Amino acid sequence: MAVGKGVLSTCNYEARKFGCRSGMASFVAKKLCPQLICVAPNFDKYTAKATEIRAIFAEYDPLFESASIDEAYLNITPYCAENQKDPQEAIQEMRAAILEKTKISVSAGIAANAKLAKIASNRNKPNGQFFIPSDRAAIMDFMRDLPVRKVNGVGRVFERELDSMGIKTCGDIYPQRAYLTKLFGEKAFYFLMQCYLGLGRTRVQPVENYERKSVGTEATFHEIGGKEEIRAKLWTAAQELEKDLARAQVKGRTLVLKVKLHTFEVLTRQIAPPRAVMLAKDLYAFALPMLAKLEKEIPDLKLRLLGLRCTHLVSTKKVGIEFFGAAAVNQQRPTATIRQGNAGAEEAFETAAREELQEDMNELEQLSQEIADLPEPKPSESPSEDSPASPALHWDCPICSRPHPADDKVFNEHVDFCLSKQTIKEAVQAAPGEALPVLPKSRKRKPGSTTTPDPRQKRLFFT
DNA sequence: GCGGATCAG
DNA sequence: ATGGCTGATCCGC
Repeated sequence: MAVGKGVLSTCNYEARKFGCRSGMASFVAKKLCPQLICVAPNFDKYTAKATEIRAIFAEYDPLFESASIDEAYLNITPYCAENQKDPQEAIQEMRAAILEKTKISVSAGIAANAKLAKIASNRNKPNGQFFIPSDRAAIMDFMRDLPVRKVNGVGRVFERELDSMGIKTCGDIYPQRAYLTKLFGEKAFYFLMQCYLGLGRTRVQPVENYERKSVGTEATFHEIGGKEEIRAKLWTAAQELEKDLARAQVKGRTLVLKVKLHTFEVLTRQIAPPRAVMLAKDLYAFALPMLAKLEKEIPDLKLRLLGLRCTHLVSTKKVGIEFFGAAAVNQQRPTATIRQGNAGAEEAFETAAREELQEDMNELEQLSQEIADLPEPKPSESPSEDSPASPALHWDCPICSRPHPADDKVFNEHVDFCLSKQTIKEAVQAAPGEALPVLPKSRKRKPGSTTTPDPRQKRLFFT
């Protein structure tokens, strides 16, 4: 399978130039800086600038991929070959061209795949670029010290979960590999292994024929409790959704009601109406029973958010002859020219890395089996490369029950972490209000393991 | 398929 | 109380 790959580049325009996305809520910024002037966003302007910039991208890779209004992936391998420029030169020149022609500064990352390019693009912003050589050792070096949070897909929660088992950087993943599937599932394991190895997708293509999977709307408001008041919000949402569905030219075969209670707990309920819906009155009519049921289940229902969403969409677009004609022409474009396989060192790296991943997975499968075969799943001994005679290498944290390196200092630090203010706050927050309507459930845990802690336990420790 | 939860932009 | 909204995806059941 020849995958045309090489150096990918991701570009982000500088948000500051757009006057928004400072990374801080404006009401917070205003508090910190009362004389701050907030400029209202103007998406038409941003779209116009994005169009100008994309025209320049196209000169470097006509098949570039727009990731969002201010981000794109380019495969610049062919450009570099044809123009005999090295990747860093090419991107330097492209950024200069964009700045000159559009007055927008952009940052870029240059690396062997999309995941790395994205990370690299954040490295020298604003108005900078960062290059990761397409060399196995260089990539492994880069990943080893990279905080997992820097990887797209690792958010606040996953970061904390990984941290609690001693994984802070991508390099920390490998020694803990034996636990990952059990704790986070197969997909997460595969994802984390790719993080450790610095692997990512190398395919870059236009996303023209993207099909939306859902259309929804939701609104936050001041806490309301009256039945009529809530129905009024439902009607508003239904009208809003009708408009959005019309714009998207779709109907929904399922309808999802979403509410946020005064406790901040979020609930969703869905039904499949007998036929696809799109009109506000139908949306309202089919959502109402779900709402009524919730009111029954939760006495004194008080809401701070209500939303409606349609999924399992069916198109209401009229399809004429000329539409099919145009679509067929469009479809030929990407497939015809995208593969310009360039075998060589980079591809060898890719192959080697994938082989290693496969080996690791084989090894892990064995280890998982061995762990599964134990009478009690207690990961207190490391099944990995450490000396077999040594005592327990991991202790289970009494708070979160997760394995942690058996080192006094490290372990104590972790327990402190588990007992941190935040944890206590969550616990006492849950305590004073009487029983929660619906108890939060665990996620990402394989069933059957009786020793896996219920997250509620965290609260029980304190109440 | 349903409902909860996380993540990104 | 370090946001709100939209859409996608994953997980356990």
